[in-house]
Amino acid sequence: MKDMETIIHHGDCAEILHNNFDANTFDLIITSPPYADSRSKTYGGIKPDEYVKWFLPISKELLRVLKPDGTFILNIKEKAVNGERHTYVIELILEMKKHGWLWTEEFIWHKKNCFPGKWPNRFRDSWERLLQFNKSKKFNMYQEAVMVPVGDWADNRLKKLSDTDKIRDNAKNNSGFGKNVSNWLGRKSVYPTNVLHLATECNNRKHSAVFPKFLPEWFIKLFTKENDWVLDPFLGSGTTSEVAQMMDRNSVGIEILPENYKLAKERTAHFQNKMFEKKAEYETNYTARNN
Amino acid sequence: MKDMETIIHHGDCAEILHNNFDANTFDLIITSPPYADSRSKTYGGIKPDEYVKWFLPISKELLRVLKPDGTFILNIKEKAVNGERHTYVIELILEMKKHGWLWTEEFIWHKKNCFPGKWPNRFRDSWERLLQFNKSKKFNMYQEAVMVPVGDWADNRLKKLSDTDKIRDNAKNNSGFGKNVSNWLGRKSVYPTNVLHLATECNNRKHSAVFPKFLPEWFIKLFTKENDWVLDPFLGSGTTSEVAQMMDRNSVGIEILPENYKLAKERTAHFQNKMFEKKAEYETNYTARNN
DNA sequence: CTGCACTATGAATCGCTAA
DNA sequence: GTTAGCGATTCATAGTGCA
Repeated sequence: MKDMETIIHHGDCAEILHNNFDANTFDLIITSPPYADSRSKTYGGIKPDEYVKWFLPISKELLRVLKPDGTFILNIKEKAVNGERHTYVIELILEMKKHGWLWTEEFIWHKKNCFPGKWPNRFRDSWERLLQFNKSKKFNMYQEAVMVPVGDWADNRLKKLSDTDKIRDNAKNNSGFGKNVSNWLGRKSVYPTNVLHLATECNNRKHSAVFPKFLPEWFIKLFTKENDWVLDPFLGSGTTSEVAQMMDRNSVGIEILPENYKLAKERTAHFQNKMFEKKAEYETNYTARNN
Repeated sequence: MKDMETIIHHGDCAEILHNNFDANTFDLIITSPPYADSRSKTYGGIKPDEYVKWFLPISKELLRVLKPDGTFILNIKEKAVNGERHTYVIELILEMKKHGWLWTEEFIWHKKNCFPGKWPNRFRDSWERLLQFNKSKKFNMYQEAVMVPVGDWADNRLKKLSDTDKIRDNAKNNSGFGKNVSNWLGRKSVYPTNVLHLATECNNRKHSAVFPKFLPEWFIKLFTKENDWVLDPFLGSGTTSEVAQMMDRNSVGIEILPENYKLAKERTAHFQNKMFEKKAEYETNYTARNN
């Protein structure tokens, strides 16, 4: 067993980070903060107009505790208010840049089974933003860890295997370092794009996991290696911590709501007992392709 | 033959709109302006830092000529500059709001065949923004015109049909110019979402159609009815005008580059002669599904 | 007319070199 | 010091040509 930690804190994330964590601690911060006007019982219902003001002090702490070569992934989407898309998300990007963050990329999470509904003036919203922020232009990125099987057109290609293709395949294999995930399927694999196709998890009964396991899993693979440190300052029911634990990453999760805190503690306790069972579960479930 | 107009102007769009068109003329404005730093020979290569300043006067004219219940669809995407995503697009949204536009929605165009490439710090960019702006909260939207068949049912059904039927059905499903799509589909169709999946058209020979026909087609169906007026102030090679003509909408296209202007004129001339031929072409070609 | 093989080509981005 | 230009990289799609 590795000397790995899974720490869950209970309380306000800005406060806890300020009091308990040194600068340059985390390799990856990934979180899905409460959206404006939602989860009102949990966070006092931040109003859209006040969202930026509310989030900025937190983002400042996050900037401090992130390592210089680390990455911050922010899952967020603006609400429709009064028939318009509210601007708090894009305002937040501009403000965070003023505070020193680099806005490196915007991934799209395409929610294949988005919430049903019909409105006279808009269609169902089936995507969310995954904003990537960094502290410096040089950050760690392990692209080989998230390669995906190539499209169907490759099947035809593999049959003949021209000389050019052979050369190119060899070159690709040589360049890859560490574990070659692509060998799972024995197929050629390619790098993904910045659009993630992914169904939301229809969870059992109460705790609707709006944050499917695939998301932290994918970004943890992409931006960290084993024994790195992962932070989720709005842990919710503990998804990020559980996934980090499973992937042999150290992690810190912070959650303010007592019920969620309790749940997260339970999900990450007694890891040894559940490990084999859960790992098996993972390997069969996460075959979703990103194309 | 209906009394329908397809007008192509040659010149600067802000100028031409100012001098030639009344306020509240158009039901739909849809365009894909030159992106920052691209098409430098054509448009002088607007620098990212100057993009907002360049576009605002144009957006002011567009606001004027749009009908109160009309819609403006802006296809745009920010560049990566110095390892960061540039902020000119989100700044533009904020500025346009200050000038009176409502930012109603943001559609995602997922480009299935995006440009290849590999970089140490980012993946391939496979999406673009389709920003929806309006003048008022009450705008025309004909949602039934863009309904899509339900996945499994449609797939199974299509397999059993003869080839002739397939072609006919595909045409009905996907383009359906002047046909009652919902009739045939009955209750087996659903409303789309705000994510459009669509490949760019691999163009034959010369004129690059970065703006695939499906895009204007879809939004023209969604936001206009027959005999309405459509404007594309950056017409390019004439895609929007051709599609509008095909769909029995009046249209105005403005293009500054002489070669493109000429091309657009040719594509929309002698409509009667080409009509049947082109309609047939449409019905077999546009089988792309949006799901 | 169908099916398969083959090929050209994209609103790209980074990093280096030259001026 | 800054900027402008060019090569290398890479993959899904549609069109063409041929059996």
